[in-house]
Amino acid sequence: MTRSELDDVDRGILHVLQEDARNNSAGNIADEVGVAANTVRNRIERLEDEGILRGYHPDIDYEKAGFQLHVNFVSTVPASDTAEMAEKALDIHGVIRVVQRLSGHRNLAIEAVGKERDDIATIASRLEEIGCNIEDEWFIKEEQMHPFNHFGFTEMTES
Amino acid sequence: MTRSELDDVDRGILHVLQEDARNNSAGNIADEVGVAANTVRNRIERLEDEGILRGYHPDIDYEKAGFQLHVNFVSTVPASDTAEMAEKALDIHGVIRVVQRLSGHRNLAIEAVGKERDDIATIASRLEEIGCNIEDEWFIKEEQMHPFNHFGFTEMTES
DNA sequence: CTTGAAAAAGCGTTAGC
DNA sequence: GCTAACGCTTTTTCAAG
Repeated sequence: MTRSELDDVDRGILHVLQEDARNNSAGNIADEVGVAANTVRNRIERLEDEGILRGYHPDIDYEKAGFQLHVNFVSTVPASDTAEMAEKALDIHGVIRVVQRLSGHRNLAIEAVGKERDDIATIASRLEEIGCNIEDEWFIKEEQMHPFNHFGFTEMTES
Repeated sequence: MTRSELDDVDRGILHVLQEDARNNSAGNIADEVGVAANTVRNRIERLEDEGILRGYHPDIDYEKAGFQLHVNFVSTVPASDTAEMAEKALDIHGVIRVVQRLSGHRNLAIEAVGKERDDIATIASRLEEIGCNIEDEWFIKEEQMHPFNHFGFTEMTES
């Protein structure tokens, strides 16, 4: 299911999708990349099958959406259980992202949002309940994703 | 441009979009939420204008896409410059996300991907060049976003 | 916010290169 | 594997209530 390398068409498709994954149809992407629309559809299907394209999500400004508190917990969990703990953490209401780290310690970062301090406290309690040993916690001011991407037609070693 | 509260329709729309922002048309969402398709389009337009919906991005498995190295840098920058530094960091090839923290120290987290160790070293150099004082660095094993969201019809205090 | 129509664009399947 | 053309479906747009 994995592939050796993406070609220019694949990278071009990913590039356009990263700019706007919702409003760029196969036809649009085809024009940008220089292939037929059907080719784009086939490639996207393949990229999805291969697991390279896992899904499409909106970028939400949680603060403007009413969740003024945006916090990140760093915890330590048994190294063999990071995947399982990540799943459990994601089930907690308010948790929006989990990052598993390649370290024995402080190996699970959990990002969550809430409307009041109580929400954050509740989330922290639930994390402890499922076995997350919270070691650090900080508030997030703002989070920015890359508007462009690294799948353009230039190589990694350039600019 | 900001609003007091989202209503059930807004939350329902955000909920459906979080599951799949690309393959859910206004019609689909309308069926799920129980309003007309045009209403969904109008609401989405409003949410975009208000800045709550900032964009739509694919969830890419960077490892499978050929970027085996996934790393997070934590750096300290002058508190007044976090926004500016965040922008500069995002311009660096390989950087995929920047998180500004609400703290005076270790206030900028930069996530990046690369194919080889040299890529990571290059990114680190560039970060230092623009004024990021790198204090910590770790490798990411896996990153999971929330497949569902917190805009369902239940309240934050429930479940 | 909804309805209802026309217009447009998307999609999937073919066949052919 | 890519392209092009077909017909079909869906979506969008724009009116009006």
